[in-house]
Parts: sequence; C-alpha cells; structure tokens
Amino acid sequence: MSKRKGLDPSSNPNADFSDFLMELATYEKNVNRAMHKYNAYRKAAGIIAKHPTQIMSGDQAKKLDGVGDKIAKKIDEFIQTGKLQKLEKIRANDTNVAITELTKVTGIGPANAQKLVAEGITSIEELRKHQEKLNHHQKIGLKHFEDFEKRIPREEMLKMREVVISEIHKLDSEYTADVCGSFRRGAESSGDMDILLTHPSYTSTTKKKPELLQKVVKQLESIKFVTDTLSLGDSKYMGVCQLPKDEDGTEYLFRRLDIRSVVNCYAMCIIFLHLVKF
DNA sequence: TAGCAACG
DNA sequence: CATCGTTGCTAA
Repeated sequence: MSKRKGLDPSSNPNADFSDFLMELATYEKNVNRAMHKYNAYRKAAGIIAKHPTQIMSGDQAKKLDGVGDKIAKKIDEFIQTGKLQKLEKIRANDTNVAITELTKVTGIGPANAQKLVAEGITSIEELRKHQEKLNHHQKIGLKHFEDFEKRIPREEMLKMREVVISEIHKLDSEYTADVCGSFRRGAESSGDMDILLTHPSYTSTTKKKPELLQKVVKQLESIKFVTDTLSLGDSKYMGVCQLPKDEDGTEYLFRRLDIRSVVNCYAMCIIFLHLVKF
C-alpha cells in the first residue's frame, strides 16, 4: 500500500529522527536480515514520529516506550552533528546500496537481492541485462520499475475507479466494488489501487467462488485495462493496469492494481473499520 | 508437497 | 512506523 510520508510534515517536529531511524530499520531488514533490530528501529521511529513536540535530547527520548540507550545515543549524536556515523558508513558501502536498490523491485526481497548482488548484479541497469535470473513477477516489476516508484494522483485514481467499477457492473450489476486504502481516506495521492470485491451470492454459507474474481480480471484484461498479472488465486489478484490514452494524447503510467474478493459480511467489516479509523 | 520468500 | 493470510517458486 501507500508509503507513509509522515503524517502532516508541518506538524511533525521529529521527522528527522524518525527518518533516520526508518533508514536504519530498512537497512537491518534488507541488508543485515536482522528482523529484531528492524522491528526495534521501526517501533522507535513510530513512537517518535507521533510525539507532538520536538525532542531535544537523547535522555528525553529515552522516556518513550521503545527507545533505549542505543537509540538515545543516536539521537544525541544527530542533534550534535546533524548526522550519524553509522548511517554514513552504510550509505558509503556499495554492497549495501546495491541491495537496497534491488529490493525496490516488486518481487525482489532481501534474500533475492543479496543473491543477485553476490552474483555481481549491483544496479537496476545491470539487472535489465540479466532478466533470465528473474521470475515472472520480478520481470514485470523491473519492466515498470520507474512507473511503480511514482505515486498516483487522486484525480487519476478517480478515473481508474470509474473504469473498474463500470466494467464490473457490466458483468453483474450486483457486484460491489470499493476502493480502499489511503484513497478511501481522501489522500491526495496513493501508491497503488486496492479494490475490495464482493457479491450478494458470496456469503459465508456459500462455497468459495473463485470464478467471481477470475471473471472480473478477464473482463478488465479484455478492455486492455489490466496489462499484466503478478499473481491470481481464488481470492486475490495482484497485477498491473493502465488507463487508455487521454483525448489530448497523454499516456498514463502503468499502475499497481490489487483486487481482493471477499465474503460479503467481511467486506462490510473492512469498510466499517476504515470509516471509524479516519 | 512443505517450506520459504514476498506482498499488502 | 503492524501482523498474518495468500500466492508463487523450488528443493526434496
């Protein structure tokens, strides 16, 4: 889903701290494969990002749940020098940079990135020359690497929603389809489009109906809206879509699209959760 | 076919 | 700034 950009930047006085903690977290997960450190940094970043006033010292930070001696010291170092020795070293290491870069391709996780770098593939450019090393999901992720890094403006989300919902209703007017995620909460941009699909006949008492989802994907493929499939099971589709060329000739970018087919009452629960939370 | 890797 | 269910791949 959408990457957190920090809540309201203007009202987040500790963004610098939570940013460097998140950078350390990402490093521990993707490069070091140290999930516990990753979780520790994330927890600290989260709690610090939520802190309403600017943190002035490591000691002050240590009072927060999830911040211990080590992170407190880093806060102090950052306050005094404006940077972190540890982070500078990490950034200066080519292997670290390469692994972090490759991990940005959807389908390439820490394990794969590490292996690729060990085989001498150290950049996206390099990866393009060695696609035989990739599976289907990863090839698609690489093909649309630049597009997938870009966010989707709300205006475009509205157009996409229109296409998806009108096509779904062509199949069966009883289908319910809703966009969820950040869009639903009114965000000005989203990382991808997440659609929740359900049908009155699809309840807990009925047997699974994989054909509901399959039919929708086929339909969206037939009008060339869906361009690729990353994975498609009984209840979840992950793939790629693109809006048709605009009247003025502007081409739209390729976007990540997910559709989840859910049991009726469950769909209501999810929608309800989104409503009360925001 | 189980277990891992990746995703959201 | 969480966790866990779903999907795909691959080694056995």
